[in-house]
Amino acid sequence: MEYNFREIEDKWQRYWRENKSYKSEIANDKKKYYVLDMFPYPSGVGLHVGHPLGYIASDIVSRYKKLRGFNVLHPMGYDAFGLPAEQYAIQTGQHPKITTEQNIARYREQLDRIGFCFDWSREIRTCEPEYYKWTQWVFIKLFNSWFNCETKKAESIDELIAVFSTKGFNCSEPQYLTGDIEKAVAPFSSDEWNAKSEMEKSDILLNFRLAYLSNAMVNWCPALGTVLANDEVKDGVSERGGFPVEKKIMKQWSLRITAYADRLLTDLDDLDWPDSVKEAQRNWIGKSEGTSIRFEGIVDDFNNESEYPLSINSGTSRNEKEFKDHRYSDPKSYSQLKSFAIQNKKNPTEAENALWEALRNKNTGFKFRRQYPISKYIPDLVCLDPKLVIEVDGEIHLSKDQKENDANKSVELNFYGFEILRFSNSQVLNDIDNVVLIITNKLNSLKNNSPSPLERGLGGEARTLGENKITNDRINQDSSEDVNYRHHTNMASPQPSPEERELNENYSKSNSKQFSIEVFTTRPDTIFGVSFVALAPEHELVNIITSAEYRSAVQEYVNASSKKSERERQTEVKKVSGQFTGAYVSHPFTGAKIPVWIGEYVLVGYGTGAVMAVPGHDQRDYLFAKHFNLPIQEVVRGGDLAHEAYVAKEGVLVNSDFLNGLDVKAAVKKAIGEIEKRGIGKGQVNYRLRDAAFGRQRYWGEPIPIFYEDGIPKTISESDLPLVLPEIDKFQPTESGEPPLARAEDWKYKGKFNYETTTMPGWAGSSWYFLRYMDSNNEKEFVSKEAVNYWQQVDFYLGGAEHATGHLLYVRFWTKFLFDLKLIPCKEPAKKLINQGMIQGVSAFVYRINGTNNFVSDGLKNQYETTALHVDISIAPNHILDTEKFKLWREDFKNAEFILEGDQYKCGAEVEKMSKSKYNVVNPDDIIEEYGADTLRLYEMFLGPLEQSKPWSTQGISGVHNFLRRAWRLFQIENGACKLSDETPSAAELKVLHKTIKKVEDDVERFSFNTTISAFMICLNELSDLKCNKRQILEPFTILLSPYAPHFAEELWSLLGYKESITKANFPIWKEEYLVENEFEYPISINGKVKFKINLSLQLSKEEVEKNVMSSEELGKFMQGTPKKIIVVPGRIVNIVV
RNA sequence: GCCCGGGUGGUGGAAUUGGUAGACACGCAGGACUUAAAAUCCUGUGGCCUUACAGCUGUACGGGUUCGACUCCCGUCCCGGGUACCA
Repeated sequence: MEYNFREIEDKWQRYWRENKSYKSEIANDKKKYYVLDMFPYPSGVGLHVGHPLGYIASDIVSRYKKLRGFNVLHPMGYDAFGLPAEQYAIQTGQHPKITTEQNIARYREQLDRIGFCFDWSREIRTCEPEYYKWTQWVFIKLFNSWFNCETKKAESIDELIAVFSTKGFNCSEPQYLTGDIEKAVAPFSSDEWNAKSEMEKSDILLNFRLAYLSNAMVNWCPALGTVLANDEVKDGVSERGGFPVEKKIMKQWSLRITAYADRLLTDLDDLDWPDSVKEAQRNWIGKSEGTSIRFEGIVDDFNNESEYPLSINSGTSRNEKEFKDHRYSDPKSYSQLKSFAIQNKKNPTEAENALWEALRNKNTGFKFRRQYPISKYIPDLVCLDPKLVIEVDGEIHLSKDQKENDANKSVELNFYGFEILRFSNSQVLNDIDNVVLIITNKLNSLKNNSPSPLERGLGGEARTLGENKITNDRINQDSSEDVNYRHHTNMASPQPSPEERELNENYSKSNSKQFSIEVFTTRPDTIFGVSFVALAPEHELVNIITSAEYRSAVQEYVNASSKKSERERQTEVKKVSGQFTGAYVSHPFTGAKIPVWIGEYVLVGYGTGAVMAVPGHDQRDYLFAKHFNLPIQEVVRGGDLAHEAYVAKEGVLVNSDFLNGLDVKAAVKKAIGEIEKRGIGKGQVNYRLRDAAFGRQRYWGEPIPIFYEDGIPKTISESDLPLVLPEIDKFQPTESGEPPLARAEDWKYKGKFNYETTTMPGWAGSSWYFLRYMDSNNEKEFVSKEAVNYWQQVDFYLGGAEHATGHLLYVRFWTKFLFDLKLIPCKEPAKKLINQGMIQGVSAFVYRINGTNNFVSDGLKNQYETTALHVDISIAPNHILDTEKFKLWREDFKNAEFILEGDQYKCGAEVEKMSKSKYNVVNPDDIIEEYGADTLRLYEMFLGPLEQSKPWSTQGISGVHNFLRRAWRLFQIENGACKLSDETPSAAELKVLHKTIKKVEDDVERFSFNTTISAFMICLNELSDLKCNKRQILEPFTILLSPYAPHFAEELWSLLGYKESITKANFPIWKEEYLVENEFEYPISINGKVKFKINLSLQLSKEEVEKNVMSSEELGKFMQGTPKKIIVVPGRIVNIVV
């Protein structure tokens, strides 16, 4: 009977399904083993041959562990929230849920055909409320926790509140010792805390919560209409879709992963994960230990007060500069204008005042200024970004003269890029809501049409923040009218208000140049080599310290750098640019005058946004100094400063006062000591890791379980979970630019409070899913104590290397958090991790001669001007094009003509990622159709080491298919039974079997599946040579094979007479006694080169072996005389040195 | 640039601790069976030289350590992945 894979595979797949063969349950008397695959995002394309690679490997491990008596958990599910389904919904209107379900159905069908032993009763889908209820639940836990820096653990926020209300807060206490708290929250006493408003308390607590809302610099992707996490951005474009990404300040939900930076780093050491992943995470966390050092500004360089403040607006339009020039071009008229403005502001009309108040309170998301001079006009209200002037007119505007005047004004304001909206007094007073709506809509449409303005934050000032209602609410509170403008109002104002007086003080403070710059350095030892201090262009001090002389140059530089997109900045890396500010600081030890520069190479987001530049020992500082001709001082001996900086952390200090003669290590220590002693800085640790943006302006994700009461974010009650994604009619953002969820109008908590309208990012659901599988149908808990205590953590986790710094960092973070809350017993999600390699596709190309419909074969293409086009690999088997099929393939190729090579059209070939658009996708279904699932499984494993990437090719698939057919024949099947001998096997047969058992066991334990398949083939070859037909040999062989070719093995097992599934069998045990060799054919080498071989007993001692070799006949052929030395390695080799 | 992998026949790859390089498979060549083909089976297959025996050479390249190196060390080149002015 022939091997009929179709029949066999159908039969057993049905059997496994009907008997629930792979259902797993807690069994306290059995050891557990948890095998997890990274679950797939069900895309519309379906599975290609690359997907199953990892699943096959993990399936083999699962089945093997089952045979070894382990209670195996091997679940599967779907990461079902995501952008593609939503993009499809936007284009077609089809609900993402439907798309997702269809895709899942197809995935399931394909997965089932490969014969996996997944326990489908535990299936999860991250997009289902039963699942995301618990994702939301974890979010609430994060919101209600803070990170205690002393215990290094997450703790309840209620405990913190209790401390605040009894002891107050002081940032120098050890539990708060983290970089940012100090700057964000001022110390307060318990009385002060208790006196604070609810809003103030909420604001303060947000600085502690692990899930928090803050103004953050985010990666904004306009094309996707959403923010992205750092790991979702590659080279300045979105990872999905490749759309440009820009930096933007936004009110944004974030998770405080940085609190866990140190634990995420140190716990890596104990993980059995690939070095590359661990290394990538180390770099991503980017810990650097160093020192902060304060440089005091030099006051004696005081220049006259600069006439105009530096505008903090970074312009983007071509009118901007003209606007500025014009605005200030005539000081005389300017001061006149100014005094008008001040008077107007002091005496606003009733309507002006009403509109001003309404705009401030209505969360428009835009910032307005009152009585702001532009050119020679003072409009009532101005929004600078986007540019809009709002005029509230009294009746006087109805006169003819005034109409003309208004027209002129419009022309001029338009020139400066402003649009104008006019309202009458009565309109404003009677229908204020409508007026505000008109203004908001106008601003939104202006904003969406204009090239996206770059909104770099400067000195913490927040402007024109996004579409989020809450955001604006909160921003309007801390953003006031134009600060710079008010400096001037003060000059003309006879009696400044208290508010104005305060601003005035700030202003004069900045002009007296009492400032200090704090830098962060990992090389405090090189402090005597400092030749300048460099600030990031966005550094808050830039505005304050720049001297009048350099003001315009600095302004220009700051503007130029703020205009650059993230991408431009990245591509310009290594180009030296910078600008002197005119300011100086003094060296903390020598008192030397050190110039302060600004340079793009200094990043505002890292450290303090300022560096002490030591050109002798930092390559970037070196290039900067060379370019601007600044001094380069050697302070560590060892390099050649004529050519490059000496950056190595070894050598002896020179030119360094009290550090002279020390080596770098000692000098670092001493310098830190001295710095701390003088109170000018302290040891500090910085991380590159940023907090993770957690809100997406998207529909197809978990709703964030937050509502707003009086603008204060609060979590919904746990008993109200899940917060179900509301149905909406369209999936686009709203007309005013809010996230799609804002379309759900009746969607309110307790019928009155607005919900948060952003949703969670794609990685939320995958950050804890390994726990849910342990108890996926539990309605009461995210996972029961019993389940999690039994299954603990993943023993073997398999997935793509692309998740190294995204998913794998987030899942570790959530695991540690849940561990801190004592909800789970393990602090890491997975003990062992392996990355499977990618299977690439081999694309085929045809070459169209430009401007014609003629196609030239690969070898002749250089004779023409051609364009390469992807062609579907199914119509070009072995890269020979089927020209008739090609003509039918696409309408425009109907009349194609071909220039052949010989009588064939040869296609070009290239290895690329497997993708639908490249027409190089190989579908596993086709392989299964032709060869069967077992052949596919064996072949994918036989292709090479699991971790290695390789192009798909079916060359060689016949090898493994043949193996199965030959193995089948060995079992001598006739009339539905194996005709095997019950005789006792020979020693040779036993040796073959036990050698194979040992090899298969060793290999699977080290995840080397390709060599296991070879071992099977060798075993089969040897058994065939021995003409073995012994049941005692072939039964264990079947068990060995069953994890790899399960259908095949099940069928043979039943033909051997067993009624139970082979999965219930025991893995055979190899016995040393069958493997012992008596003789070994020693290779005899002379000077390391093997010359001949001698058969000798393995029982012989070294000396006896040597004697045997030396007396052998053959030796004479290769050497004469006495050898210098003889090395005998028993059981290995003999080497003779002559 | 830096960090982590990797480079072995015509091809995929093997060599687990420094001990016979090229297992296993594909492909190719020759043969058996067959009227023929398919299927199956057998033999050969790194390169050079040779009728053969043998010999020489050979794991990206150059050097080193060692009785012995694909394996360890130093330098160079190339490929893949990560990261990107992180002070």
